[in-house]
Amino acid sequence: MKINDQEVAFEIEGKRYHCAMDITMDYIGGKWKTVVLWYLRNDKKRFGELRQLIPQITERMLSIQLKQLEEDGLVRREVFATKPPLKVDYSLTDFGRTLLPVLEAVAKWGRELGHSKGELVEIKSGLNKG
Amino acid sequence: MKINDQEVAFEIEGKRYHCAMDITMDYIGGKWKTVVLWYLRNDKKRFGELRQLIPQITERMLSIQLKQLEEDGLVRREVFATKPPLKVDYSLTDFGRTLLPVLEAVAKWGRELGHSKGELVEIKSGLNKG
DNA sequence: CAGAATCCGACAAGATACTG
DNA sequence: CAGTATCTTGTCGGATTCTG
Repeated sequence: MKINDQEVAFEIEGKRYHCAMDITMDYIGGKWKTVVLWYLRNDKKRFGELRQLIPQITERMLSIQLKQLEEDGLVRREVFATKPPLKVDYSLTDFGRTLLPVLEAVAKWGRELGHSKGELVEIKSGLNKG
Repeated sequence: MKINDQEVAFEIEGKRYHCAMDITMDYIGGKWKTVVLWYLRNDKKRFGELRQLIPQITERMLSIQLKQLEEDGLVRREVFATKPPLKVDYSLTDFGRTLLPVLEAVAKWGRELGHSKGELVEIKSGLNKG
């Protein structure tokens, strides 16, 4: 990366990265993005479906993550304004699909660690909202 | 993940995770861990070597990352107390090596995006310390 | 050489309440 | 149904200084 007095970097849409890991982690880093992308890997999902699939996420965080994923071109948002009850679908774009091998590797590693070292725990919760 | 009123989670060494992505990202998440692991993928490196390989990182952050990676069992720290000038080697453990497929996937995706969308930029810097 | 200690700002993320 | 708005807390990471 360093050539004498000069360093080399990549710029993608105004953002500067210093190596390949950097780039990828900027797209999928953080606590939620991989999880959201994972649940979109097969088919489109609605906002409420994602909420139920990821009980720990708040509406606020889900909203923010989806918006960022959309801005990054990984996720497509489709609105069907039927009546007052809105219908919004989220799905992976083709660009988002290029991430699938990465997501699969990440999921596989976690899954295997969970099986070898993890203990299964059950959490009772009367309703989702404690 | 949700079964009626109950949620299921994994516990690994006291930490609770709700899905596989969650587990992996806890180990390699953040701005630096993937980069550090990446530079250790082939051979052991000394603290100063890593600093030079990752010019953007501060000593503080490198120190913190290495300590966490060691606590997580991904990296091994070897000290050779020769004289006042310490010599410390960092290398991947066998457990750390299990991450290599993940790291390779992450690196590959970033590399390809860099090639297709990125612009190469050169950054002049008289010394590393601006 | 290889860190540790301290301080601090920025942002990530949680809790709660409200809306078109 | 699919979000916003507001407030608060927590953590990440940068800058600087010091040490065995």
